[in-house]
Amino acid sequence: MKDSSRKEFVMLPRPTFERLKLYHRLLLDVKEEYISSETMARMLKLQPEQVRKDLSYLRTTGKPKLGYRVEELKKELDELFAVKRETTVVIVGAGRLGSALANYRGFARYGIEIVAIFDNDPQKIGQFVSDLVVLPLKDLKRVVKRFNVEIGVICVPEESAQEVANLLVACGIKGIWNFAPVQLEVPEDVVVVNEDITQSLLTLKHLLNLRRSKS
Amino acid sequence: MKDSSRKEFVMLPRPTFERLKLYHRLLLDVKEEYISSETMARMLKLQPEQVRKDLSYLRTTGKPKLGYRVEELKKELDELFAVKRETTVVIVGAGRLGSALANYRGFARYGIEIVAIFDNDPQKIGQFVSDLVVLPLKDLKRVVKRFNVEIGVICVPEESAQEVANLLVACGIKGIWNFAPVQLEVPEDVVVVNEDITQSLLTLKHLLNLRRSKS
DNA sequence: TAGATTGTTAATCGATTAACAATC
DNA sequence: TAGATTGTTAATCGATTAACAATC
Repeated sequence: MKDSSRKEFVMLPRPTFERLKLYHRLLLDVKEEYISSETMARMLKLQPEQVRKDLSYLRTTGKPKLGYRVEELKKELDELFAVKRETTVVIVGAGRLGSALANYRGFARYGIEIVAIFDNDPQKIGQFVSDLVVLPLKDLKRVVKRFNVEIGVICVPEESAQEVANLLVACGIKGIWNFAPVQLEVPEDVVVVNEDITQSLLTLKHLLNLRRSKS
Repeated sequence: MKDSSRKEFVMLPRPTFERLKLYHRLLLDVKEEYISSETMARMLKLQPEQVRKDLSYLRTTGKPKLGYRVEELKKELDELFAVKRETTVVIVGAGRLGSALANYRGFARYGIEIVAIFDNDPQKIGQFVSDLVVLPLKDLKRVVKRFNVEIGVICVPEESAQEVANLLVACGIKGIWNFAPVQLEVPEDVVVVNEDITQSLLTLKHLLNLRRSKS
């Protein structure tokens, strides 16, 4: 007997996972009731077979002649990415990047609530960033416990990033979103996702360079 | 006869290219004269064989017992990513993100010079952001021609991103760095690199979710 | 019904890993 | 020299693509 709930335990191939994120974003803007693999493929410059294969890892199935039900697909992807699950985060570093993130309205849509922002510059402590007061790092532990914080966002300069990571780990945080261009060392039960814009700069410069040498 | 300069024309596998960016960043902090594949692998959680295979696509070779000459490797990677080649860019969107980028000091190291920042909010036009005056979008074409701008950075809300992309393309820009969470439609000779933080947010939430259900 | 589109199996392609000779 | 480490070939593994039957 096939048990479709089993699918939740099937390991997703990494490339498939990456594309599921793209489908998730794409569907946000889709107004139709159904969407075909063909259409999705065209929008993302993929092969329709690829799209169908990827979606076959999910419980949602398509209807011949119609495609996939957009709402159903959205819902399952929201679940996969735990979008509806409220997660509290703190930002460390109240510089321009930290402030930009604290002000970013798009997080709410992903079930992210920013509960505090920290810095250790006395000039910044006490200042308002969005509707949060900048707190000194010594308050970190207390805030993490109090609000059950799961994610720490590192927005400090390269040099202090590892130190901040250690602090976050010591407070019991299990997820780190790292905006500093360094490879952090953390215990293996801590999840780190790097957001390093210098990396995509390298891609951009390389691609432009290729393009130039072709013409 | 083997001609090592041929290597420049060997197509790099995509995964290799991605890792070369990681090696590039890692080497910035290395003080030693030589580094072994073993060491690099440990720092990036890869296999040493993988590192050697990747580096075998480059002209730089290692020395048995010593490893790879750090300076030589750095230099070749700098070339690959065109780091030393000065590239002028404009930022479109003088909101928090655009301002944060305009103020970011790290770009200089990658041969990036920001020459102007644009917005069409009359409130913002004329204001200073870093050492740049915010200009109206109607000046875009003139500035692009005048400074030979190669890259446009899109820091506007989702709704206007495509419109701005069209404008940039119309001005003759060939590289777009897109911070808006949308898939842009551009002619195929234009290079787009997406920097979509909502995508890594999905990864982070998914990984935390997995971690939770395991325990 | 005919035609469009899904979903799966098999074939192909490409990347990683293992093994090991070369070499400093 | 002995030992460490590279660099390459071959074996394995995994992902993509092709083909096509199933089905609405």
